[in-house]
Amino acid sequence: MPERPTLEEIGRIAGMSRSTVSRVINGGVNVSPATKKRVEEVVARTGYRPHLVARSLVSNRTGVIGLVIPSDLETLFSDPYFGRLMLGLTDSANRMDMTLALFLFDHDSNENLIRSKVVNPGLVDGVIITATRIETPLIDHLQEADIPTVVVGRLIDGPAMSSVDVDNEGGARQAALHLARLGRERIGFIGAPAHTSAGIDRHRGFLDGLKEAGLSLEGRVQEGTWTQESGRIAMEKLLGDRPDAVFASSDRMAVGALRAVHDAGLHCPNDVAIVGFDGLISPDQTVPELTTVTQPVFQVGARAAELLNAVIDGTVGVPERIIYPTELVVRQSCGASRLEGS
Amino acid sequence: MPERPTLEEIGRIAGMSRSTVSRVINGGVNVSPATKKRVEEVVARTGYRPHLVARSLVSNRTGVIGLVIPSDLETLFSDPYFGRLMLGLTDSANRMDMTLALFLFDHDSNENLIRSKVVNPGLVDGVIITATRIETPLIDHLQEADIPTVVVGRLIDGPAMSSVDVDNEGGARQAALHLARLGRERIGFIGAPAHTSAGIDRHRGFLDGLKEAGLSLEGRVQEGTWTQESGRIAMEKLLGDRPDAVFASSDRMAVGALRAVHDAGLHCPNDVAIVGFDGLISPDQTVPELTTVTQPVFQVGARAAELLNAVIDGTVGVPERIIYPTELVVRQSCGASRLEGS
DNA sequence: CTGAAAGCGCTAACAT
DNA sequence: ATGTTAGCGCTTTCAG
Repeated sequence: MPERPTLEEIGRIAGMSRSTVSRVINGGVNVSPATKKRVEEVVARTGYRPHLVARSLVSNRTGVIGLVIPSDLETLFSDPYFGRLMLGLTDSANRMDMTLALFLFDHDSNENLIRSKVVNPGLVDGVIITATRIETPLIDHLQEADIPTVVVGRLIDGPAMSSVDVDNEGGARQAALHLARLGRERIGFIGAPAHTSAGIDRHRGFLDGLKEAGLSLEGRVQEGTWTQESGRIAMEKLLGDRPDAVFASSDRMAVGALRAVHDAGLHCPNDVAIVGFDGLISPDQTVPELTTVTQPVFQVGARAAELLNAVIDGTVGVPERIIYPTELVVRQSCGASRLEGS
Repeated sequence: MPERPTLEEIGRIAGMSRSTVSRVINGGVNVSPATKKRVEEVVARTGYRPHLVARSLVSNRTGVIGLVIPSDLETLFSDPYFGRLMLGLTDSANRMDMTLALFLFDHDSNENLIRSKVVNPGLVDGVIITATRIETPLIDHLQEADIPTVVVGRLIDGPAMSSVDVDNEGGARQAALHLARLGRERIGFIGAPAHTSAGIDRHRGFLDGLKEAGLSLEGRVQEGTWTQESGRIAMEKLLGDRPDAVFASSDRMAVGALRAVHDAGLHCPNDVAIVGFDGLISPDQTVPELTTVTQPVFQVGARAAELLNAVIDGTVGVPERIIYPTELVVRQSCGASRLEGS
């Protein structure tokens, strides 16, 4: 097996010092075209590649960003959300020539282990952490260790940090207004976990919209756990109150709600309209097609990586907060038979 | 912000050379209990953590393993498979104190970029690559660069490499035998892409089982793309041949098939029985509950990471091939109303 | 049991 | 424009 050549050797072969070779590798400023060409030739011939670790040692940059997801691992990937997020992240990371390291852990798992890896300087240049749950200790450690961090979502409390989020509140508000405009009056709500920022914000937004329309929930409230099954159960309970419309804080829960409606012998949207949130499942997955509030998850991921890069570079000093718009996509489950403005 | 202490400083504070401190950090052999204690105290007080990059430079180990998934990114995470795999990988990686780096790319994406990152020595100690598609160039490069590699699945052709796989063939064979035993005679097949090892092996296994039962496909064959929609379309075509049972090479395609059966006004399992493969969707997601061949994806991931570690350590010299069993789980969609042996 | 010294491969002043 | 030198923080002989 061919031993990997070092800068020194390339220099020897090309008949010059390693510094010159280094200059060529790194942009080739202050080098004569002749030597530059010579070096490039040798590099090509030998298949030389810079040793990233050695480079990191002096540059203090590894080119690795960590993605930290504190979550219930069992259900993590049953939600298409994280997949889309990762896609956006890797896409962006690739473009910036960075690589993504994955740190998944649930509450129980040895947090020290993760911490030692994530916080331990040297491995990652920065961290993107999802606000799926409030891991204050980890956040604090990141802050203490002065590790560039970007939050996807929003820290409910805790230090100010740069973040990328979507307009959960606005989206949920739209949903409420839409339902009200369609003449629904006994509207119910299936919430996402209240320990997540998305859960809180969607709840607040929906209440706001309702109030704006002169309506209120009157106790028609349930909390789910993002899963389809939890949505079904929540809807079952809600059905006792004879709602004519229900907003579920995620599409998966909405699908469960759809199921409950069907199982109860009722019809959606005739008996009860349903609106979801996320826009990550394709319309033809459900009958009727689901009206939902879409959020640009891929873009959030991509932007988070870019923002983190800026934080690492020091381009962004003070915490910056980026919010992507959400959009109500009207399909069949809300019972809007004709076209509707948002 | 507190500057990170180095070994040298710890030594200075503790009143000894950095070598001694280093010894304590790395297991503490050949050090007097007294100094060991002294060092540990200073380390605890200062919050010293070894600089991973510096350590890597001399140890030639980064503790990072790469997960390479060449796939159609749009549909990547719509399949629960990869999520489960990652969970197994990270679980195992955490246990071995390694971290997982993610390299996703579809065919079009700049392969050079990935290659430069994956193959470029120094960043990753080894690579786990999924055989979702045959990326011969990448495989060759890995081989050339002498990078420890473990394949999840099986290389259809290409060099011999350590791999972890499941018994796709055996599982599909079981499915065929089961269907035959239930008295089904006009059996159809929905295949997974023929450029994947799972697609090929499940096909072969199913044919074997059929032959063993004295049956054959007689042209009742379609190929899907793993997706639900492709399964639905495949089933629609198959329905023209009036099959009384169909095996779909993945659960998602089976769900699509279920849908097609329903849309055609037929009943599953009365008119046509359906068996899937994967066992990754929960039974209550479909009506009727899906009979399927389950594979232990989490374990595959976990084992792959362990195997890779062994390859990196040199414990495993010659390519090792590990195969996990699959298991037929009988539920409703195959029409076995009473308990059945496998 | 401990310290001194060398060096991993690279970059970045500082000379020339 | 190019070479020389000095580290980055750590591990690891090699002496003592």
